[in-house]
Amino acid sequence: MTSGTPTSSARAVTLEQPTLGAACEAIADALEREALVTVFGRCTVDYEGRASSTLEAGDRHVMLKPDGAALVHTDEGQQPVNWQPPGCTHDVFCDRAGDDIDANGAETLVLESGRPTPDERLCVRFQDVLQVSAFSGTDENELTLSGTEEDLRQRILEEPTLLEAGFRPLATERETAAGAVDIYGEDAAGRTVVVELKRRRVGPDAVGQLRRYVDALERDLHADADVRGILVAPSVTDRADRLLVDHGLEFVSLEPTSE
Amino acid sequence: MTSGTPTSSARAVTLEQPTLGAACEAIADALEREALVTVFGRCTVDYEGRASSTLEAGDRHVMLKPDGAALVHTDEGQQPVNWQPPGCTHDVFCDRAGDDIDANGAETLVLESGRPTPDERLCVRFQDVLQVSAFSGTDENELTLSGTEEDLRQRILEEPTLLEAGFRPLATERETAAGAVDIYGEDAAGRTVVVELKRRRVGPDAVGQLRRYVDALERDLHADADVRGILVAPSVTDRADRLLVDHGLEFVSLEPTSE
DNA sequence: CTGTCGATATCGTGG
DNA sequence: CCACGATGTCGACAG
Repeated sequence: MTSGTPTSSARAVTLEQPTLGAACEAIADALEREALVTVFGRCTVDYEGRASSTLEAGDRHVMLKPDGAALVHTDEGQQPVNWQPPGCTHDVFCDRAGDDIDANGAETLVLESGRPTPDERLCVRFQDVLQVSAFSGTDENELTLSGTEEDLRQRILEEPTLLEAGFRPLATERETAAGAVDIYGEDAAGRTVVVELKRRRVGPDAVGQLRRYVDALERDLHADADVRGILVAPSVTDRADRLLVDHGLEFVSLEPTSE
Repeated sequence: MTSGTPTSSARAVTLEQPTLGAACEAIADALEREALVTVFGRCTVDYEGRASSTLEAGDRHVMLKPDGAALVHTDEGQQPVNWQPPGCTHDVFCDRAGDDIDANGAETLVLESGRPTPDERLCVRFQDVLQVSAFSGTDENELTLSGTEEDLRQRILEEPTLLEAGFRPLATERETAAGAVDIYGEDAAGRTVVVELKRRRVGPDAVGQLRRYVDALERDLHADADVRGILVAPSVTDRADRLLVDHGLEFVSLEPTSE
């Protein structure tokens, strides 16, 4: 073997236009080996659980992950049309659905994925399978992400004057009766300051959240306490701005990263 | 041809262990034909846009949809580790990245997907491709879903007594300064009632939302107006329940469907 | 485009 | 398990 591209232990096994029986066998084997399985073909999809849904026949791409997740994708949209979260149990079998009017006695390949709590189940029934694949590989590395709310918090803690001159952070995630406050501190005059951080432009919900924290702290610290509430985000919507004014809250424009 | 399974116009074309050049050609051709493309292999992933992220080499499954969506899946999780929304432009090319320390002069296959507003771009760089597939098919049917907030609304409109005896709905989506109210009506005593619907157990946010509607309506209808606010959901959390009591709001337990 | 809100939201963290 | 809040949330719909 010549040196060059490092050899990966990853494998991909593919069946093209398999019979339903061959597809069933291959999928069962791949699930057993904890491979990631994909199936493309014409299918119907039914879901019953937190809600319920049905989807008539169409050509779709199904992915079964070894952690129990299931995804049904059409040729459109970022989101799967149907899915099942991780932790589910996958099952595959061939079924001669004589009773099923739609199937009309023809054999079908059935993928089922379900879990007990909450009780929910996804059933994908293939009339026709064009491809089955089984993938195995390794993925040791984690995603590193920046531009998050956590980055915004670090930015303020490292340079509190970004919020305002004289601001002193005293705690993060300080608990109140209404939940944990992002940053808790004092201003130059010694008044208590509650800071709510948002990584992007915010609407009314964020103002409501800040208001609950301020109210809770004014109670915790006794009635005469004067607590300032500051919302920190790149920008606010008009409605949110009006709510801020109505409730005597403040806004500071700041982004998660300096550029 | 014997009768039996109806013939589908769907097609699936697969390359196993292609050279990077062959993979590139096949992907370019498939994108041209507006097929759904999947690529499995060892790759790094970089994203720059609303935030930014990097992901070191690992074995992953990439899907490029003809509507411009891109998805990068690992063997775990329901959500893609990286993605691009519909409306993006996909591009593929082979690159001898001599400057790139990681690539170490070896040839790589690059998938890029981006859009101008917001300006963001995803770059998947394959060291090794184990499989390339191109899928085409049709999916005319839409998902039918039940157990939604809309179902809960219908349930109450058809049988207002589920909310309380004497309740009369007057409008849905009634506009207020704080946004549109789910159901607007009157109780047996002629008092204005604002109803906020949630299809599942709710926390503090929903109470805040209801409160904003009640406040807005009390202003709209002049100061002495007595407006009742009723939250309708299967159940509420403790904290939300306390907020309801604090703000003089009410709760009715109801699910989106009767069973 | 922006604003607003629902979602089978998902996901992580903490109790 | 439940609760709470962040998310590159995504989507749909209205203005």
